[in-house]
Amino acid sequence: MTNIRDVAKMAGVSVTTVSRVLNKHPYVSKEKKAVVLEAIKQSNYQQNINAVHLSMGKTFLVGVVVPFIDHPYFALLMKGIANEALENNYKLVFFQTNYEEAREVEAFQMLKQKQIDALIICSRISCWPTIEEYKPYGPIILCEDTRGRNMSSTFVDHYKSFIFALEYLYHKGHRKIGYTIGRKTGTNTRFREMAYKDFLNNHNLPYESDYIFEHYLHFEDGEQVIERIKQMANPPSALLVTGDEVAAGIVTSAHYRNISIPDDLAIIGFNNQPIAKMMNITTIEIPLVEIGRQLFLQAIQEGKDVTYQEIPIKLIERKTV
Amino acid sequence: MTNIRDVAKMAGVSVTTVSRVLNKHPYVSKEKKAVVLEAIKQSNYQQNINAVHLSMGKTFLVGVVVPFIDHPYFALLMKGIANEALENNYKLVFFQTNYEEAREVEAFQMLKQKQIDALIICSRISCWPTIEEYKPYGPIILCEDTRGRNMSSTFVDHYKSFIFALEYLYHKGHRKIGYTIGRKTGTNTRFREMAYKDFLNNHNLPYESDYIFEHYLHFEDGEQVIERIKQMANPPSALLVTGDEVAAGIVTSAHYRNISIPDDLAIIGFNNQPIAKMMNITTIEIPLVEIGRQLFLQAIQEGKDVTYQEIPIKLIERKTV
DNA sequence: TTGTACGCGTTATCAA
DNA sequence: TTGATAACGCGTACAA
Repeated sequence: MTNIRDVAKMAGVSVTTVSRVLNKHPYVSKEKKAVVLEAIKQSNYQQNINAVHLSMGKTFLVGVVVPFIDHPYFALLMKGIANEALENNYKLVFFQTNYEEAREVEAFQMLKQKQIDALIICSRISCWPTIEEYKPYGPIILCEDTRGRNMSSTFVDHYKSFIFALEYLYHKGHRKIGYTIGRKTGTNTRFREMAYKDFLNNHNLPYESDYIFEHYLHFEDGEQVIERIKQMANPPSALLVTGDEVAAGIVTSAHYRNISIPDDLAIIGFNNQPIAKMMNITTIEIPLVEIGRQLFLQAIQEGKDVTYQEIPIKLIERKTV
Repeated sequence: MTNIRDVAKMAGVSVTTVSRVLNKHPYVSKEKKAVVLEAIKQSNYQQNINAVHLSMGKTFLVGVVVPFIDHPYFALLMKGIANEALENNYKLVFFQTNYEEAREVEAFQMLKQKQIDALIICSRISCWPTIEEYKPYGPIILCEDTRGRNMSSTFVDHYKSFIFALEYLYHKGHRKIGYTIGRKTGTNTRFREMAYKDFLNNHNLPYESDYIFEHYLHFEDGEQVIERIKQMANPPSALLVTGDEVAAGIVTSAHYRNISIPDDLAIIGFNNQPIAKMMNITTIEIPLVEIGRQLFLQAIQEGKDVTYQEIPIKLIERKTV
């Protein structure tokens, strides 16, 4: 492998001059530049980027943590992050954690070791003390409401959105409202849970634990939701479904099981994915690709100031309410 | 940032000894080891991994090229790759190319610059000369049939699978068979096209260009397939659908448009994703996660020998044929 | 406008 | 069993 010194020798100049040409610095004469360029071509020279990184203390690599990638929610976030990374000449290191803390810690370690310049966490399992421990080593950006904490984020106010959707159903006459959710824990889940309870309290509605459907993530999970509802003596009349895939699965299954939507069961999905449009599902639009973009921009933002970016949501009215 | 020299000074030993402790080399006395470990703890020392990379000429980073990630096919491959990377203490650099050649070249460049040890290409746009140009710089693994070429791969024999599925439909009495496909070009597409034409020839069946549906990738695309079929004077009686998502979309749309499946239209999906199970779709199982695993293993395989790994497929009979 | 010399943090070699 | 020192390849003060 030919290195910068070889090129310098070939061109009859110093390594500095070669480096300047490489990095497009000013103050290098046309003639020398030409010789250097020629030498580079002749030798098929290629910078060893690791040496650059060592020298600069920067890698132009940003880590992205997701629990799993085979779900539209994370795939869309990832897409947005990747698009913006490309624009800014950064590359991404992909961490699939499956919500195992040890895997998340590996990402933190890479930040500490300076192999990545920043870390974006799309969904986490680690607790705050852990995250704060690694904060000094580089920007850590979260995709959840971190207001009040010393940590940057791009997020949707899930409390507000949930209240909004619930009130919408209430005004449509629904009094027996439930919701489905992907995981039991997590900040977003907690905010939604709070919103749900506050909503019930405000309207003097009873809390039915049966109306909360946990661990539903994919299209095919919709079937089980319908199964459970079929067996209930006093089923909900409306469901907030946190994810259009699941909503689509519910609509499909309901159809086969002769549950009429929206008459027997009203559905509001989340995200406004293409599948929601095709199946005419009323949904709360969450611009995941755009959120991904913002997350990335925060990750490479200069300066140490913490920023919170709330992304507004929008109700898309279609045929399932 | 404290470095290895600081630690050495603190422990009263040489950097060599510290390095030995760090890398668990033999020939270091218990006492010195203890002192070093203590100094490491005291100083909160952390290796600078870039220096390690420079010194070793290796990064334990593998690149993964996908056109986009928001599709189950690539998400599942990625999942398998990521799982295996974790097992082997490698990290992944994620390249989303959107089938733009310039983006693919960036991945090749990183290989050349030694920022990644190997490159896995799940689907490509670049042509063979380009790939071969970068071959000397590190392992490049493809997810397509590369037999006859000097390039390693894990792949499904799509020619064979297509013939198999077509014959299956033929024996069920179908004579008007079409297929849907995600993209117009690409090795896998070409093999399928060849299989389709050979099948028609072998059975003296006419070639209807209408029966080939290009650019259908997602659930919501199923609607358009059904629309087109509705408008055909002489519609196909069976469809090979390269992707269960699209198959599910077709089944759903057909239901709403009063096309009976399998009576009016038989469907064979591909991949055997969970959605196919839920919707009772007959499908060709392709173990994408397992393919991902194998791709990764080939990427880090020692030695320069080229290997071809064919992954067998299996028909899962359900209710859409 | 150009070049020398040093620093980045680690591993590997070889002598002790 | 230990340590001094030479790579690794590049960027950049600083001097000229």
